[in-house]
Amino acid sequence: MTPDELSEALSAALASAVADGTLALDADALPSSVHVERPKQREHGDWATNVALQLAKKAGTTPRALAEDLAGRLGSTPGIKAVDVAGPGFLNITLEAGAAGELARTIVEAGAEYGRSDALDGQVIDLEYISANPTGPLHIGHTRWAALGDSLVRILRAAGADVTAEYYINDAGAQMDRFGASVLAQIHGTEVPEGGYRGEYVAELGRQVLAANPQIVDLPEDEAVALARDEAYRLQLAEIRDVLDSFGVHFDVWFSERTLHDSGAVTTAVERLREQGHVYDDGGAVWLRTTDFTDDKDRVLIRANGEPTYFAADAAYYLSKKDRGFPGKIYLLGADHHGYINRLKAISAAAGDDPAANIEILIGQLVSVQGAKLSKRAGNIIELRDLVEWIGADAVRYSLSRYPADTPLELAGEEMIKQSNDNPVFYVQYAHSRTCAVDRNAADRAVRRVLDDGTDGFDPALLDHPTEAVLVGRLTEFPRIVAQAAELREPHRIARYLEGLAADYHKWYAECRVLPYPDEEVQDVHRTRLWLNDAVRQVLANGLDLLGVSAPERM
RNA sequence: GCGCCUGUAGCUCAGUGGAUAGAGCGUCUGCCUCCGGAGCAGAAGGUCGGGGGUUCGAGUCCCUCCAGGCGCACCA
Repeated sequence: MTPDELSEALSAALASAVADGTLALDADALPSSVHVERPKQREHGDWATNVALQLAKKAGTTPRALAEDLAGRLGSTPGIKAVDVAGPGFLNITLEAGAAGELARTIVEAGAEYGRSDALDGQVIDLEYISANPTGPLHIGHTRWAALGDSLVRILRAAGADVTAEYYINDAGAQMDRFGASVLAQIHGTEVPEGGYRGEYVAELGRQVLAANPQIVDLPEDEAVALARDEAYRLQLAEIRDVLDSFGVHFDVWFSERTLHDSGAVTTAVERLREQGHVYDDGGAVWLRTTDFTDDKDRVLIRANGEPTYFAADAAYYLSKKDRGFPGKIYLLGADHHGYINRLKAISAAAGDDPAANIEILIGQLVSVQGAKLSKRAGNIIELRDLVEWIGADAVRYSLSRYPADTPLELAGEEMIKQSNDNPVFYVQYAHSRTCAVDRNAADRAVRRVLDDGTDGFDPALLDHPTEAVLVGRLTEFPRIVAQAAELREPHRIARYLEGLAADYHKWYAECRVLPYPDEEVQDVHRTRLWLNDAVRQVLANGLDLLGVSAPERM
């Protein structure tokens, strides 16, 4: 029996109580679905609901009286072993072991599909994340968005959404020229210009640019800067793509800001917004009246000197996403960008969209290392590449995915490396590799889920140990957890769930042997437990995949 | 000054109005004669930042104060 089926049974009980006049409520005053949840305390049964507490007052009765009545109506439902009324009026429901354990077979047969849902079916979404400037390597700050963004893509897809992962390359503007000048300065061995980029990577880029373009030293200054800029940009972008690849993060679209300028899309965007009636001229500049919406001041699109602002490119980029057919646009941004929320929503509204439905801005808090702020220009960066090399992609991804994005994260500098062995990712991965070890040993002992005669030897009623009720209950929750993580855009819920599942599995493993002892015959209890073992293996693998973390067969 | 985020165990953090507030790490005590000890069982450790309020019920919602982070450009 699944929680959905249980919920329906409760709805039916409520409806019958209304029908025979026991419950003095209109049928349409009943909740559309009854919420059931896993109680924290094991002795409170497999599932619990507070529906009696919520309805009693409206019906002019007491929660306990209503709960008692519902308990009576539910008692004879097939698959339900016991219904108890507890505390102020909770209904605690215990399922028959067989009814609950059937899930193990369902999961094994569903395989990688278990956990997927249609919760977000039909939604077409563009999810933009990282979008770091191509003027330096990705550092630990970007790494958080890389891990969260990619996991979110996977989770949204598992919930049925059609998602395109997109990286916006800020390859236009004065910063690129400063970048080129900085690289050129390294080539010439001169001082890094004011506001330029520093760090060993700039020197390395200089060496590579010089090696491939020895003629650069003879070019006029402006041509040399342009060449250094374009060559270093190409190298740096390739480096970013390469390191993301090694991190298991892949984008469907790499979108160049420069193409917006070169194609005239920025100019067109300003015109389109003007047609919508939200653009005006003042002081020689062109403004978007973002205060028509939720912004606290208007924003400049075209400066008095004729140059478009970064904001104008943002508007053009938004229109591009709209034109390319994405009703849903999710931006995953760092907290240092939260000042843009209102103006981005204003762009959406000014373009004729509904900001509440067409744009969603997720703000993630920044990562700090022992209080030190990380600055590219200061050169004190911890690079993603180094992190992966030190503690491994799995451990980095997992430890950044197990916290909500809006939690400010403080990582302990040197501790991080030695911390790797204590990372909860190994606890979860170990549980998975343990299920695989059981499978290997089962094969050696000729314990199989399906017998030679075609019967499967699966008897869920044999899963009657307390740790099995807990474990099966946890497996039941997985699809809801995935759907919830998708709807709330919170990948960390997957990680926390997996930690709980791994704990339940380890406890079960310590209490219930899957394989027979050497002098023992293979019986259905062993085969049935193997089904459960493999169901856990499948859910661990499915969950880890949603986080972009590997599920090793051996460690 | 204004806005957004955060404040929960020694540390890093879970907990989208429910019952006795949890996990990992750290500390202490047990458990490998049989499926992997990267594990299990147990102990210690909390005025959920302070104060009001709403509710049958508040770590969770509202108000207020305190503390920390981030942001308030014709920069990108």
